[in-house]
Amino acid sequence: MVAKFEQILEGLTEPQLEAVTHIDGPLLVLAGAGSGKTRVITRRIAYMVAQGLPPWNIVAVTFTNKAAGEMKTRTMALLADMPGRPGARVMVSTFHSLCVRILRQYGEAAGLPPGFGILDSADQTKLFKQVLAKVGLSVENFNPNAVQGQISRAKNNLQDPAQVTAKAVSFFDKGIARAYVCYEEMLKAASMVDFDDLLVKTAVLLRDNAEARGQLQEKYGYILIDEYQDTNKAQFVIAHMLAMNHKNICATGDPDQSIYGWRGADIQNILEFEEFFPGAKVVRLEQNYRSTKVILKAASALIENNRGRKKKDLWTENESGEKITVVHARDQHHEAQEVVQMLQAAQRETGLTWDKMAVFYRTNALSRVVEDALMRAGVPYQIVRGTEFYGRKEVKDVLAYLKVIANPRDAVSFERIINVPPRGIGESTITKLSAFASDHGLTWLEACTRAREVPDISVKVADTCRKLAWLFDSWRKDTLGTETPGTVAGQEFDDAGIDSRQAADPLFDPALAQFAQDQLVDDDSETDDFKASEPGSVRASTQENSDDGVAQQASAADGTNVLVPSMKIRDLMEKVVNEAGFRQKRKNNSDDEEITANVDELINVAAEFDLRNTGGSLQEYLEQVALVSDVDRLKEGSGAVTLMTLHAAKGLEFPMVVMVGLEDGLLPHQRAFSGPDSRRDMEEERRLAFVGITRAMRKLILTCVESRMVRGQIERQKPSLFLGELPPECLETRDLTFHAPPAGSPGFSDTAASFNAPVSRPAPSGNGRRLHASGYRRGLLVRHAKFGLGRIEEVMSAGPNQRVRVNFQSCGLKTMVTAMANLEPLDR
DNA sequence: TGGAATTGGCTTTTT
DNA sequence: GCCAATTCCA
Repeated sequence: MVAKFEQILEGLTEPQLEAVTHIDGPLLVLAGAGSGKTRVITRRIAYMVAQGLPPWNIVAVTFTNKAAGEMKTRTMALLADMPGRPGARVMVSTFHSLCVRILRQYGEAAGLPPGFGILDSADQTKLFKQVLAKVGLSVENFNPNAVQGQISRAKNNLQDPAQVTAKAVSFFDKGIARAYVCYEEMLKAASMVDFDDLLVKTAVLLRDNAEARGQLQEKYGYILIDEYQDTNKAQFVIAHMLAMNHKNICATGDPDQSIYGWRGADIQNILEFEEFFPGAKVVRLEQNYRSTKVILKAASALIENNRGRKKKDLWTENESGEKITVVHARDQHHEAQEVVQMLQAAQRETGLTWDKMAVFYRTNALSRVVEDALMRAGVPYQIVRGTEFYGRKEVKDVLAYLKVIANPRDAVSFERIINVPPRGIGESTITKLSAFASDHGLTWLEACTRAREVPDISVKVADTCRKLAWLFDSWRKDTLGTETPGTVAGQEFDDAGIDSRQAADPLFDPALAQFAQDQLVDDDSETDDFKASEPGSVRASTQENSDDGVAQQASAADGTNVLVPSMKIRDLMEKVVNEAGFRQKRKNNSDDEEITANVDELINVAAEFDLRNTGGSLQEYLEQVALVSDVDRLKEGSGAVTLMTLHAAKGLEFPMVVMVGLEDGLLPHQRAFSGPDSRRDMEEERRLAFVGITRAMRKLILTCVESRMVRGQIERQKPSLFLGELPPECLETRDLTFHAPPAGSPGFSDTAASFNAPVSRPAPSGNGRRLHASGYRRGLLVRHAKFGLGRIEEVMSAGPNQRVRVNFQSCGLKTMVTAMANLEPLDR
């Protein structure tokens, strides 16, 4: 065991050692950029376990799944020699997944329905539109984004609708308050929570429920929170409630890297840690192991312009290194071309591989031009962006089916797919069904089942609705693990189908259903704890009673809390895709192939989930999908240049970094000049630039342009004021603007760029097709985690959505999206 | 009812 | 300039 300690503590510097060995009582690690923070965290956890602390009492919280995964792997590696591999029992998760875990366990105490779903941001936007319409706020006066932001801020500050309503004075605030009330009602009716709720409901639970708090304090006896500078009020409350008794809390972070203030993160949480936890030990890690002296000097000089910051002296023993290159280009095309050439030069001359290089930008919109240039030059790249795969329409559609299966109240998802693929349920039908459903207090599915009772719906359309509802019922049975004797899924629909289904359903009371159908009596609300809380409901007063017995009945009838899968997610998905009609050929078959490929890939990813997660429930699958972030999908050693926003870059490092668009209005962003709190915003922009610069290990390139196309308009740009804050002796400037013709004249940018470009476009290869930038090519032998060995038959497209057709030994031809499939090339 | 064509809004950043 | 949503047309 002594040897174990030595190994864990080996090679640590004095301050690192202090942090690692401080176990009991509050600890704040102020870790400068590149100071070995992850190293400290993983060693500290390993040290705690090696000392004999029960690993299941230790929880480490990070912001992304990727960081969590990395931390877990590294911790486990450190504890690999210990018997029983205790590292596997340490909980390392994101704030959001930790909260989901707590809320699933304490759902009832937190006032959540069993089997609640998680609303993603696209669905949230959709719901907000409905809210504004319902509450009667005109989009002219109330910008949906602004309203959404206000409500999110209120939530994260733990203010409920009643508090916001009470405080609202102005017309605008009152509107917001009404929207908040309505939004919460709609969420509740749909059994959904949004991202904010995950944190907020957990915070409130811990604050108000002594029993739950006590149990959780005991369970999470040692907590560690990374990136503490980016925590908001709700996260702060969670941390404090968990730690208030045992005080075994370790917070790590760097105030200079706080970049989420706009999202409610409060930098005071880390700045005032010592006041909240008197006697806290504070360790400062100031030696940088990542960057050259030049890069570090520039970063420090920049950040010193921020007032109201704790002074910190970053230093390094690394070499001085090359100067930072600042490139002035004419326009965005020129800029992109120069970037590509510099990347190519680095690859050629210093042998740096593509995956050691990254391009950062302030807004996603800036990526396109760079992407284009890389693709034309045949340089492989991977782009970190959200709407890439899970944002695709067909992917969202299939997932919406699964969401309704898991949670039949999910109106947002159901409305999304009621006529997808097209089945002849038009807008008028939807309106009628919706009215019928709300009149009778039914879910969409129930309304569909009873579509024949809805006035003015033809028998034909009604039966289409009933068929859809029947399909869902059959899928839900698959999910629940109950067999449906006498009916085969997918068979021709008829009345007998519904009857036998109902008869076979052990949770279904035929007598009650018959009664309901005959009398059109609103019986369902009695078994429905949610409807009971609707305003104006006479049952509101009985809600307390319904919380235990009746509510459980209702949820059991829903099936929402008993999602024990009898079927693998992959198989369920396949079934849904087939039976819902996703496989049917559409008319314009140009998109058809792509859509099919995406659906196939979604199924592949589900198969991987099944593999990793044997017996994983549908709910768990949907949770995991809801909580993946962009960075999580980033791969190292992919052999590709990485493109991402500055925000996404936090926590990463690359030997060579290019930051594009260093212009006033972009970085710092326009908002920092014109917003209501511009000084605060400007400092956050500066921290963002600081984060970008400190990602670079050896070579940093900053670019700006003279004129740039912004929203279709050519704008004249000024170099970022941040450039002026960097020490001139660290910089080497390349001005490539020459005597450009006056900017602003129409057509200038395109012609100039293509005319002046030192032409590095590669000659089209052989058959005149583009090069396949990713390195995947026909005939390449690859390995897939699930399907094993295969050979690429065809490369179908290039770019981030690239698809390849692979012939696998195990199962034949499959089409997959390379960005998702994680194929391992086996040839050189 | 469904597909094509036109309009309009948009741009920070994201778990 | 791009994308989504709305409107228009068959």
